[in-house]
Amino acid sequence: MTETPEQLRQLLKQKGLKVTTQRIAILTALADRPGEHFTAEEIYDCVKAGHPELGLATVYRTIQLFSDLGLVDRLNLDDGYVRYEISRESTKVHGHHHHHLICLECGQVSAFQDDLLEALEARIREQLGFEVLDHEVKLYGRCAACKRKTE
Amino acid sequence: MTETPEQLRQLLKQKGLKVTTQRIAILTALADRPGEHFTAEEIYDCVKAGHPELGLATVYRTIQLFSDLGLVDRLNLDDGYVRYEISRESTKVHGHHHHHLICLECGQVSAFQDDLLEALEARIREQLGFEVLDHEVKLYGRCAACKRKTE
DNA sequence: TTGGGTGCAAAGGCTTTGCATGTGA
DNA sequence: TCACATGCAAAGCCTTTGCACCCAA
Repeated sequence: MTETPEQLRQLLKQKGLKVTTQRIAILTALADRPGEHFTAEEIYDCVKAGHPELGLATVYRTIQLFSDLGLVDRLNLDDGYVRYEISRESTKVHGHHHHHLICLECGQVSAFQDDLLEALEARIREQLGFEVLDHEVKLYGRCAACKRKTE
Repeated sequence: MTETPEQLRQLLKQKGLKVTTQRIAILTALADRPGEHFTAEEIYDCVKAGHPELGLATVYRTIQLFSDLGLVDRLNLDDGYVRYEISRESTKVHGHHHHHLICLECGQVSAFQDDLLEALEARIREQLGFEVLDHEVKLYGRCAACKRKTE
């Protein structure tokens, strides 16, 4: 989706919420770097450069709001921080998240798009009667760059 | 795997660690209910019933130890608690975790075994050169029981 | 005996909340 | 104007750590 400030304005107004500089700034910061995953602190530092009055609590509240609106996706790597990334077009269209590839050596996080999970979900529905609505897939391993270094 | 106290004794001795009543009690509590996912607090309450002197810090330290030894698996449902379950035989044999099905209505967590992800992992290796070593799959939706209630 | 293990309490660290002030609409 | 949003600081909450005591080996 890669939201633009204008789309955010529409969405907020439509919900009776206010368009503030902080909200625009935070969304813009995330939208400028799609595919990257930021902690609240990183967003804070990043946005604070241009808006020194920003408070960390506002970042948390705004991210929460964006998450509820479906503008950002959360990612938990179990390192004590929750990370956020701008939601992607594909997410909105298919209602499916992409998969995250996490390199155990360099920590790099990348994404991979694949519909293979739909077959798995169909199987689960048939065998267990469990209706899958959403999924989160994290694959841990070694990225191509790290493999190259070792070899 | 469903560890027995005897197997734990062997494993600890072999690592030069001590066999304590607390460690045995915690492992037994988890092994008694395979497939269930407990928070540290739940383990604490559960074991404390039979061992009133138990401290919560010991639960955290023991769980950490068991996790390092591969005796328990962690599960993070992003609700603020990390959960633990006794490691399963299948995990040890194939080196692959099972998938977790999480019902958004009743919160029930169940497991599903499937090798479909291997095809996905093969594809990722071919296309991206990323070597997958481990994965975590969480599927959110509605369980059969909750679906039945609604219909 | 003795070094790892435990219990208790305090400290950590990320996130949320309360409250007075600020600001879009 | 006025309800929502923000900033700051304090509080929450799960988890970890420090330290003296304890106990398995």
